[in-house]
Amino acid sequence: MTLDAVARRAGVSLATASRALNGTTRVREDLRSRVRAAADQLGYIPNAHAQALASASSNTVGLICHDVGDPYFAAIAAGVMRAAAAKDLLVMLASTFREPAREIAYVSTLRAQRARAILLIGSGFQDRSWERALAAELDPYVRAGGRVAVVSRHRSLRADAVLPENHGGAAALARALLDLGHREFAVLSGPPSLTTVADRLAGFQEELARGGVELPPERIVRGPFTREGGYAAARTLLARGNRPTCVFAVTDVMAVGALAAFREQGVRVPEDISLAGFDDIPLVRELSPPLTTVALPLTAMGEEVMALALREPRGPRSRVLRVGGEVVLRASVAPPPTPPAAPVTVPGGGAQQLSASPLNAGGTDRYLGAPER
Amino acid sequence: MTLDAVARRAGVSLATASRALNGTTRVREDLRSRVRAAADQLGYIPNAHAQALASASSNTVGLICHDVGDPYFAAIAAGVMRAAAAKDLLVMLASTFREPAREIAYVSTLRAQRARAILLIGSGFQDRSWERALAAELDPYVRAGGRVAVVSRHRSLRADAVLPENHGGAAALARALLDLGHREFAVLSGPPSLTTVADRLAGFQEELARGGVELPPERIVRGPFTREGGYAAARTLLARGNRPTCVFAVTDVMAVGALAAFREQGVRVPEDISLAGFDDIPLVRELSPPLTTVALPLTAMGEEVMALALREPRGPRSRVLRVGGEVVLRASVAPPPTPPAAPVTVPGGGAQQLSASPLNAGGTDRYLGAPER
DNA sequence: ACCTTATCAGAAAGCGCTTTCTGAAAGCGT
DNA sequence: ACGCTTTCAGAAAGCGCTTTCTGATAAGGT
Repeated sequence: MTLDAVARRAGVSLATASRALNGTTRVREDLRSRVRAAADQLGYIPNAHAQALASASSNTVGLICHDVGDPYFAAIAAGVMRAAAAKDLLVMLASTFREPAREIAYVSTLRAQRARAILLIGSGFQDRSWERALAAELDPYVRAGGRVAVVSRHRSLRADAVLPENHGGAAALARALLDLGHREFAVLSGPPSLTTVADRLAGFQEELARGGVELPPERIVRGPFTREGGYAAARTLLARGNRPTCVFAVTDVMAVGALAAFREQGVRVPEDISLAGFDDIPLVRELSPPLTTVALPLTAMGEEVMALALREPRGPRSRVLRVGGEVVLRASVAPPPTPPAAPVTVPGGGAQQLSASPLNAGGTDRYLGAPER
Repeated sequence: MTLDAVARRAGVSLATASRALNGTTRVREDLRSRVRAAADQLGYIPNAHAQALASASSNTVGLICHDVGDPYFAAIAAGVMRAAAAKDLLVMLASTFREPAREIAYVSTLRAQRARAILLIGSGFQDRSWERALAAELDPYVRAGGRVAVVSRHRSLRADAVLPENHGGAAALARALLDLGHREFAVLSGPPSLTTVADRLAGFQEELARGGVELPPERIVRGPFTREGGYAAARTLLARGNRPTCVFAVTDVMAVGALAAFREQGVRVPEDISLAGFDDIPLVRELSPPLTTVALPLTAMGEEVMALALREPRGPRSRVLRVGGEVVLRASVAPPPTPPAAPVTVPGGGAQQLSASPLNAGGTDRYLGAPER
């Protein structure tokens, strides 16, 4: 069914039919309803490709993330979907499976689709050459009027951005853990190629240093950003001996894997080791034990990034929205099994008195404000 | 940059440029490379809309689900994405937020986009009029050559389908729980409008009846398919008094909510009440306690539904792939606190001896085969 | 009554491609 | 050397719309 058929049936011209259906110009009411009726009877469905071609615009946006199956991305995607639905936009979803090359290929595909906006969700890559290649692909798109907005990714991409307080959040977490009395830390870290990893690790490490605590290299174990990555990293850590009293997994998903590894090895959390994550993805509150983490408003971030992308007029410079970074203390952390001889006071926050382990077994979360910076 | 510009730069005709880039026909090698070079230099990106319009075909598929943020859908979507990436298809994602009207509107949108296939993920609605409206929208699409494939939805839609063993899985679960000695059950059920709910509830209830156990209506509490729905349903159940010894939540997500409600009310799982779910979404294995559930291969289901949609040639009749339904016993279920006076043997399976509560605290899952049917 | 201005329908020109159709050139058999 | 087929490039006709441009008609001003 083409618009031409509808027009003929309604006894009007093609142009009038188009105008009647789209409401771009005034059309006499009787003609409009005749066109509507004809379209209904014929079950007319416009051809979006023809529309896009003729009008040189589309109602689609592209969403590129590393893995929709990951709860972190799923939660953000949900926010994007909600915002898109409100604006009558169709979302084209791309999953890169964490391969930079795929990411660039998808940008190209979305450019071909003439997407109104391209949303990049998830950490950028440390490798500058990938980021440069990505920027090169994005640049002509932006110059041609395309909008780009990102979550958790900034280097070398000048685009509107929603940025989690990775550095500050990790620092606040470190301070909270120091305040509990921990001195022996380990970090289950993600791929060194991701900026998010670098930021969280740096924030954590710097705050430890400020508290006079060192994080030896052998206490930093790397692994992919998955449950299995966390599991393997935790196993590696345990195998190395010289156990820390507190482990920070740079994402909740990794923390979940670590929790499984600990359970399997008979290491009790938090009695033997305290464990903390980052992101506050759904469900970690219900873990065994509930996971201490740094909360990010994931769904809201999705809505925000869509809003940034759609913002008119285009600002001269890119807008950055910083979010989250709030520490949520739950039962997975407790004071270390053997407290240090002398409690050390770290700058900026006195030693806090917290309930005995397991912390907050009752189920109520304790929130710590994000650091001012 | 248009193809025309590329052709001119390469000193060939428009037609030759098109053929050189798409490889549809033999083109002399020197011309082909000249065209390629010109395209590269100009940073040519084809216009997918023009391509789709001219060739009357596109490389997109539509994926309609109730909520990408829900781990159940996210896991299936991940499978779809993987399969789509392998076939070089772009996925347009639609989230209905569980409103039937939205679902129909999205089908219409995807038709306008000339999607190669439309994938519907998630339960259908009991309300026949919605299903009829949906079928009416889908029908001309299929007649026009579109492909439709579904997960978990069948009534009145003749389409290829991946169907979870809702009925059989719930029955197998019921039997396992009966075998543990439970006689007092409750079900946290979803919206009565969803077929998935009806199937799981029926399977569970029928198997209970076969074991001589009745499920009184006041022990069936309805709520939305969300964590909050499960939470509220569990609260309602507890408020009614006359506590069961075992609760079946028709989805894992609801079970998670129930778990939170129980914890909050000081009801211990599994010591006071056993709890089981359905789906085996990621993370429920790590809950406190790990959740007994009926496992579904979610990601594989996503890959399968895509494969069904792409299958050539179109079979004369729709193909149905039944999956899952395997009971996974974890620590959230245990024998009832006060065992019945006389152990009752249910047909088809003797009373099983299972370890004392909490069951499988060690962390190893026990799998029960799906029933033969 | 006449000219100007506003309103709205129709004709037609694309949007950027694919693909059929046409024709030139080359290869081959006899 | 001739006509045959085969190979491959170019011309041109759309694909189904939107949108400018044009023109007809009605309304309003003097």
